Amino acid sequence: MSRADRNEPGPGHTSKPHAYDYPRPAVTADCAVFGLDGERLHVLLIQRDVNPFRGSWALPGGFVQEDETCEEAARRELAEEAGLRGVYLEQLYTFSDVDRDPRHRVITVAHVALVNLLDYRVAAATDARDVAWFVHDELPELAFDHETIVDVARDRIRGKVSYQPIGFELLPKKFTLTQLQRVYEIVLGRELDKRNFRRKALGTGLLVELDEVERDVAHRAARLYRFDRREYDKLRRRGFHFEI
Amino acid sequence: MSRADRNEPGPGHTSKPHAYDYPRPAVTADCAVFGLDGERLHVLLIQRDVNPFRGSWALPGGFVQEDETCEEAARRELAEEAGLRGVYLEQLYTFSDVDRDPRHRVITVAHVALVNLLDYRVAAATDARDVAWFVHDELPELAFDHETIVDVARDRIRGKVSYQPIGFELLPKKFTLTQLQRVYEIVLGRELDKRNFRRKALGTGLLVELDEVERDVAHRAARLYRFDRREYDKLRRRGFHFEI
DNA sequence: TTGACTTCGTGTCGATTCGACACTATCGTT
DNA sequence: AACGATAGTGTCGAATCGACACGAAGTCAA
Repeated sequence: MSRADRNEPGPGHTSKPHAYDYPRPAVTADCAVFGLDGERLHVLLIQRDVNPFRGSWALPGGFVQEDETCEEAARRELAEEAGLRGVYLEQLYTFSDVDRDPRHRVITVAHVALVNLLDYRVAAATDARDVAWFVHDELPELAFDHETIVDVARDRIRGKVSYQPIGFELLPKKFTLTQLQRVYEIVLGRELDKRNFRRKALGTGLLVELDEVERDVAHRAARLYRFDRREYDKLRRRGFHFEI
Repeated sequence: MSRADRNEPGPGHTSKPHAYDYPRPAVTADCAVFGLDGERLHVLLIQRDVNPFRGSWALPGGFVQEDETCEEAARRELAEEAGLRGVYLEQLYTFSDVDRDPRHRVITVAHVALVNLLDYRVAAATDARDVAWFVHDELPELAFDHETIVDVARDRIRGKVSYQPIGFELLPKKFTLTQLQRVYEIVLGRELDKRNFRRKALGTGLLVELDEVERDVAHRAARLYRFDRREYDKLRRRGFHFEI
């Protein structure tokens, strides 16, 4: 099959009567949103109220409109469906198996988002009753190929957390070193040594020690820190290699 | 603006009266193909023979058909347009800026491919006269946002080469350690120490020493090695961390 | 055949980073 | 005042790191 057979609108593509000689699949933007409550990773799911897979749980997402990029679509859907705004979000992978939607061709540009559940649990729950956080390793059956998407997203986060400071996205702005260590332990799936972790974390120079300690704990209160995003951006521009 | 207000494929789409309530953009699969001739990184470009950007150089690629995934489309286009088959190829990123195509909405799923130029230089040159390898840092003006795609692809390769064995894809099956070192130097953009590099490369256990030396060189011939893909796959499944 | 030329192939050492490991300090509670 | 819980802190041996130079092997030309 030659190029001319299947491609290109061609030079004659001028007048209104549109003779599309190329396929135009539907394109959606889906989000695997991970949230941490301090102990377990959760995934945000939405119960579908339309076919196909009506009643099934699925990742939030929807069609990419003509006037928005895929990322904008992903953010819009997160806001509309779950009330999430301003979260960390990156493109993950584009899934295009021919039969991933049983009815017609739908290509999805999947994204990963990270939020700290303590901030967002309420907002998401009140916005719509068919939205819920599920513990990451106890998900129900998901619509479409969304289980695959969650798996790929989980792998991405796990692989990235050690060399890019995305762990902070799962925490409140102010956090203790122990909380930060828990994030790494949960994402990496193994325990870390407390002293070694602190040595490395503080060694990055990206943590700002605050004049503040945690409140309302029934034991010695831990010092609070924040992530120095400005410093990180500066270092990154100079080809800096983050590592925990 | 509600979702229903913003949809519709556009005017005049008459055949098969379908009431699409979502946009259907065109989706293409493009490839940034990097080739190494032993000294410099090259990028495969194709001169466009249709509008828009007729006459400009662009990345090989084309529309994703109804019966193929994006990766299949990318491989098909590489075969059709450049005669490249069986190369290393991975999905890179999906570019969806609203105006990236001046005429209508086109979303492209960009891929990166790696080949060894000594094998492929001839095939690509004979297949079509509007195909050419350009030295990576001396590219002409490119159509669409393809310059951005090349930049992102280059960053991906550079970031990935140190912790995944993709450098081998730029070499012939049998190669010398000096050739391998050159690959890393070229991709990373800095010189490496010969003895340290050999220590690390052999230390991975992924290089098989062959009973063979290079031919037709005007000096002492170097030993040939091959990459042990089987061993790598085995180790990777056990959560192995490659590093050079 | 000899000498010049080019690239191959090899080891050490000091500095740094690594993981493993345990106890005292602090604060709230009862 | 005693208890319970977590915070916070340093060392040491092992492994890994980067820096560094020269004899061996082979080709080529005179």
